[in-house]
Amino acid sequence: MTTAPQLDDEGSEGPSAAAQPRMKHQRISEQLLSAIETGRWRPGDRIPSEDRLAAEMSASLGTVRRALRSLVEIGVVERHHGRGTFVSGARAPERHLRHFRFTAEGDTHLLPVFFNVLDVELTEESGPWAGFLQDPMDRFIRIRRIASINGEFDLFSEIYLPERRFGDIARMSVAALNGVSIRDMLAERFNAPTLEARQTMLCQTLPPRVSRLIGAPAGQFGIVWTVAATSYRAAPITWQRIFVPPSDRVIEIAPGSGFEPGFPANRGREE
Amino acid sequence: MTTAPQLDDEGSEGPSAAAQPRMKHQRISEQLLSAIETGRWRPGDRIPSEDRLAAEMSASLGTVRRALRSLVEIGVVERHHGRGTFVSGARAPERHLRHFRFTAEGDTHLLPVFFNVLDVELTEESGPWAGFLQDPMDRFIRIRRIASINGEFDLFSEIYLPERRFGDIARMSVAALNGVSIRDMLAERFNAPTLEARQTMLCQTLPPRVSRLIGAPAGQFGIVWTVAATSYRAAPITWQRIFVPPSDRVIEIAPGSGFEPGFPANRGREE
DNA sequence: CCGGAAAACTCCTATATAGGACTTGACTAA
DNA sequence: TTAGTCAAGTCCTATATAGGAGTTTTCCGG
Repeated sequence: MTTAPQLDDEGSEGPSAAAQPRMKHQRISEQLLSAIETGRWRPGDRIPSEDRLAAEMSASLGTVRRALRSLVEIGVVERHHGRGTFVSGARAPERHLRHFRFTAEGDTHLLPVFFNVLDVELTEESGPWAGFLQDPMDRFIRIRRIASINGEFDLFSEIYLPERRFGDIARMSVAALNGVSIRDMLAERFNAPTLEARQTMLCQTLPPRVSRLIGAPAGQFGIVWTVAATSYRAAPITWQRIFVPPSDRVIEIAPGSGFEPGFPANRGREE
Repeated sequence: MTTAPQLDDEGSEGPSAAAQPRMKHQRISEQLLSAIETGRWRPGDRIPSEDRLAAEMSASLGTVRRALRSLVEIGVVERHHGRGTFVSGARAPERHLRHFRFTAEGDTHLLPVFFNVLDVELTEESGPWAGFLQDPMDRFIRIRRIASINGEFDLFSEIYLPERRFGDIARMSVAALNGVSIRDMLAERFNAPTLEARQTMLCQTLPPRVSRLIGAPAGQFGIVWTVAATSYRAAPITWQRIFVPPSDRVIEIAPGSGFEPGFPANRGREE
C-alpha cells in the first residue's frame, strides 16, 4: 500500500524551518514524522517495515532502527515484535505526560472523573494563553468545564485553544462535547496528540466566580494548576487552568503512566 | 508486623525474580551498575572505554554501547565525546526527578531556597514512611526543616530516612545539616543518589503545629506534597512531606531539569 | 469446511568493521 | 619558553550480516 516518503535532497528547505539535521538517522525520523504529522499515515496505521524503509531511504537497518527508536521515545509510534510499527493512537502519548490522577488518600485505587461542559466560546480576551498559543488572529476557543469525581468532589477547568487550527470545535454543541476528553479528540480528529506539557501549580484563594460555580465558600483556598500542552514539533495546542478546592482526594503525579482528569481514570491501562 | 529486610524479589525463586537478565546487554549494564553501587567506581570516576569493556566482557562494541546507553538513561553515568564515560556526580540524576522549582508568577526566573534545620531525631513512630522505607527495626531518622525563599515565604518539610542505612546522619549536629541539601549528601556521602521519586499532592488545612511554625493563621489551607524517593535498583531512601502555604510563588514542575526545594535553585544548571 | 503445519513477514539481539569527530597530552620547531 | 603540530585515546555515526523469536497468512490434508 503506502510507500515511504522519499528521502529527498536538502534543497526543499522552507524559511521557517530548522536547519536540516546533520545526521542521517535524524533526517529519517524527520521524514517519518512529517508523514505522520501531515496525516499521510494516521493513528493505528502500520508503517513500512524496517527492511522496506531501509531500502527506500537508502540507509542501513541499524540507522532506520535508530530513527524509529527516537520516534518511539517521543511517543509518536509504537513497535510490536513480529507485528510491525504503528502510528500511536490517542492513548499512547499520555505515557509521556507528567500528569495527575486522583486517588483516595493512602489508597492506590483510581477514581473516575466526569466532565460537564458549561460553555464553549470564541474569545479575544488576552491572558497567559495568548503568549503560549500564538494564534495569528488572537482568537481563542475557551471551553469551561466542571468535573466531578465519584459525584462528591468538584473542580473547575478552563481550556483555551487557538481558533486558527481548531475552529471547528467552536462550532460544536455543548452536548457533543460533554463527557469527552478534549485531549483524545484533538489527537484523533485533529491529528494533534499531546506529546509534552509544561505545568505549574500554586495555592491561592479561588476567584469568586470559581468558588461560586463549584459551591465552595467565598475566599476558599485551592490549588491553581496550569497545563500548557504541545504536539508535534513543539507546536502549542492547548492552555488549561484547573482549580482544585481542598479535599481528601490525592493528586498523584503519575510518571510513566498517563492519567489526567480529562480521562475517566478507571479505563486507564496499567503497564 | 514489619516484614523482613529482604527484598523479596531478589532472593526467592518466585516468578517475579529478576534472576539473570536474559539479554547480554542487560547483564553487562547490571554488572556495571553493581560496580558503581558498591562504590568500586565512585561519582566522577572515569570507567573503562568501550573498547576495553567490550574486550573484558567478551562482547561486541555495539552491545557494550547499548548497555551504557541504558545507564545513561537512568542517570547513573554520563558520556562525553572524546573524553570518556563517567559515573554521574550528585547533580546529574536530578534530571530524572519530576520535581519542582519556584518562580514568581508569570516569570521564569528561579528563586533561591534556604533550609533551616529545626531538629534531627530518631523515631519509631509509624506512618506512611514506614511502609515505604522498610527499615528492619522500624527506626527512622526524621529531619524537620523550614525553608525560606528570598526570605519572604516559608514552607515546612519533614524528611524520613531508614536508620539502618543512614544512621550516621542521626548523629550529626543541627548546625552541620543547616543549609545543606539532604539529597546531595545522600548521593555524595552515602552513595545513594535519588534516581526516581513518586509524588502526590493535595490541598488541605495545614496541621496546627505546621501553621504555628511557619506563622500562618490556624486552619490555613495549603498544599501537602509528598515525595517518596528511590535509588539504585529502586531501593527506598527518603520519604518526605512538604507543607506549602498559599503564596504567589509558582511551583513549576520541571521536566528534564531537576530542581527541588532542597537545592538553592539559583545554582542549578540549565541544559 | 476445518485444523494444523509451513511459510512469510516483522521486529529483536548480537557481531564485526570502517571512518569521523572531539579531547588530551606529548613532542617539535621557532 | 611558547606556539603549533601530531598522535593516541575515546566516543559517535553508519554499514553489513547472521540468526532468533513472535505474529500473521497461506496452504494442504482431512
